[in-house]
Amino acid sequence: MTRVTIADVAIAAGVSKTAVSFAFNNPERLGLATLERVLQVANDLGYTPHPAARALSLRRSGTIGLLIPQRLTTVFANPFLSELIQGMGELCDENDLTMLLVPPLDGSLESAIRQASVDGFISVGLSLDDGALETLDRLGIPTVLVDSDVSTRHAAVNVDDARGAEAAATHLLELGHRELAIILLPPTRSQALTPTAARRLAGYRAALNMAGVPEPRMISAGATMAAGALAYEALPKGKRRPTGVLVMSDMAAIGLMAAAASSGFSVPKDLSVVGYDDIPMAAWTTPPLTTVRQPIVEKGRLAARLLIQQMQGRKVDSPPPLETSLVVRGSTSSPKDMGVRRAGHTKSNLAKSGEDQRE
Amino acid sequence: MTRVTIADVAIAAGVSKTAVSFAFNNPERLGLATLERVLQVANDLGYTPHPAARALSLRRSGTIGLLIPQRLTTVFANPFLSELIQGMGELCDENDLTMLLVPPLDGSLESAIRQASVDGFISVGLSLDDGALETLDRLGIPTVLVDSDVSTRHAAVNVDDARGAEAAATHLLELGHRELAIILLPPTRSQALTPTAARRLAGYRAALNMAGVPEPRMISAGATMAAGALAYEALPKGKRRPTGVLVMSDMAAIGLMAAAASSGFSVPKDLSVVGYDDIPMAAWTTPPLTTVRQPIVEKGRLAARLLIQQMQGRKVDSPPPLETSLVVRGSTSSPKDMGVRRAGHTKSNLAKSGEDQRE
DNA sequence: CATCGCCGCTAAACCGCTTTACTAAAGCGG
DNA sequence: CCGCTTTAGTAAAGCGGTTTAGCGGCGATG
Repeated sequence: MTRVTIADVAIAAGVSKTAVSFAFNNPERLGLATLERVLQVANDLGYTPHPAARALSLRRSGTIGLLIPQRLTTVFANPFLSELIQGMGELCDENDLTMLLVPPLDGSLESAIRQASVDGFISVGLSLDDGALETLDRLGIPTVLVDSDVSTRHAAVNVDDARGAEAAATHLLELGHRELAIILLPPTRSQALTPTAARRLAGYRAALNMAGVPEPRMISAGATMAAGALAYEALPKGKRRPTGVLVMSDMAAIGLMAAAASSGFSVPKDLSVVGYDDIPMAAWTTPPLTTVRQPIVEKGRLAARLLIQQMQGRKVDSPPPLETSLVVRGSTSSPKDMGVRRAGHTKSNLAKSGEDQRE
Repeated sequence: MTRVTIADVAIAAGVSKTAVSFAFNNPERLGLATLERVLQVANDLGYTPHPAARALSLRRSGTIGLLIPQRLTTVFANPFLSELIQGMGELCDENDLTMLLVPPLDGSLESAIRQASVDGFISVGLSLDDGALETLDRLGIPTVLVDSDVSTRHAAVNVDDARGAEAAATHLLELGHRELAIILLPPTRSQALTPTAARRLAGYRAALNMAGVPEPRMISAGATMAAGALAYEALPKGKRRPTGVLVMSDMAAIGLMAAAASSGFSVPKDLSVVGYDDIPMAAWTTPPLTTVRQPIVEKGRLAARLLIQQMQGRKVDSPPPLETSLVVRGSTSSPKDMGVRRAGHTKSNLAKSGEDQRE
């Protein structure tokens, strides 16, 4: 049993291949009688054009690729990607595009890129000096960068990571915390600090420097609850125990809270925790997680919109970074040996909190 | 600027197209000197084979399709799909496959199927009389069904939905609840009750019939927190207010709990809630959600494994359904006007609780 | 009545790669 | 030096569509 091709239909209907092709793509070029006969025959035979053949001939595949820096198993443990896909999905639905997930092919993103039959790529978390980016250029394939650094060569969608991080750190400082720790996003094969992580770190540091607080302890943790729990174990104990932790992902923050709780420490009484992302789950933990909100769905939507414009030949440039905002919930309070002390500089980024709550 | 093709490389290296092709796919058929020269030239030119052309010629694309019954926006709001993809991802990683998300193309799954250049499909939640299934057959493309009914024509991966549901209902009954409500999974365009929903409902009913409890009120709700909150509003108030709710998805259950809480009702004191799926978030709500666990990641893994075997030409048949188990957490207790009354039939499905905790 | 334009359809080229013959040259034993 | 097997490489035929250029016939036009 072999696939029904356009030639089969042509023979069965007593016309040329061209006529069959026209029947589907250019019906007005055929007489009514022929048109109907061809469609009828095609349907009877169960003909369906071969997608690869079509893509080859048309030089477009109707698919956009989502370039993922890690393995599927890892990356889907974090709701971040789900939300991004939701945003992209709106545009895909509207434009009849499907979406190809492109994780590294045995370790190499570049070889994965080559395999992928897509009309454009949205890459997440790629650093600008990554070889994959050069490969993309060389192929001349439209590309939009999400969570990279700004680039002159490509449209890039970003949020204001640094301001968000600064707001988070300022929040802890205003509550009176001085003994802090930072949980970093994990390094990748090619980079110790992803672009996003670097910007967030810069934001934390800006606030800490301003307050004259020394560089805190830093620990890397993947964006999973398990990794967060592990990070908790790695925190200094005893005298230099931090009273507040700045975590670069909600998932790790939640795992860290869990580990703290099961060690008998209470959040926020013994330990304040601030996350990053504001994934849906963050509002539902005990206590609810104070975190920096970034509009992930909007990010996906915007990236897809830009990519589609680019695929249509329009030249687009990077939009300004989307806003982030601190969402204060229950996982932060003043350190217990300190009383309330909600001091000084009231007019801070804190004011932005809760502004960006649409979505 | 046009794409570099195999012919360009051939000319530049002073050899035939065949030689270039051999250099990549059949290096041992070339002399060492030629081989090296060709590869060098190819690399200099930035040559990369055109994926569609390759797929056409090879009759395989290195991609498997995930057939999704709803729009991307909707379906990724539920962590279910993320977990399924995690499982599938393991196998994709091992076998160098990428994954294409195939949602309905302006409403029609069938036309989406035709567009998709894939070597096989994993479909989720398709009912056996769906036209899409016939399309798949006709194309003769390997297919594995997830969350459908059992079929003789296709391999199908399922969990024991009914037993899980029965355990959930039995749990509420044993706690003393008699006034119940059921929150159904939402209908799709083509079916009022998805196969999964039908099996779960059968499970609930089995338990209720056994206990002689009359058919409870039923309400449909999508697998989102918003839909769950809406469902709460639709519950009967006053005298016939249910004391326990059986919800077919965790997301809806969580939304329902939230709505109850903000109406001033306390879970589980005023209302017991049992979910379904045991998504990661379920353990972290307040109170933690009692729910039926199904091994979603394992489901994805198994489906992908079967599909890959099928793509390799092996004939496979459906494995037995995977086990479900009740996970009792904090969202269920005896109805308050009733005392403890943990009555009668102790030896129930309840015993299975917590058994399937790997993953 | 010759001409023009249009309608309806087809032949053939093309998209870019793989693979099956097939050939020319080289190696080799006798 | 001859016939035979290897070796190294090539020409051409697919894979299954789309599309350009063109062709015969026919009604309208001048």
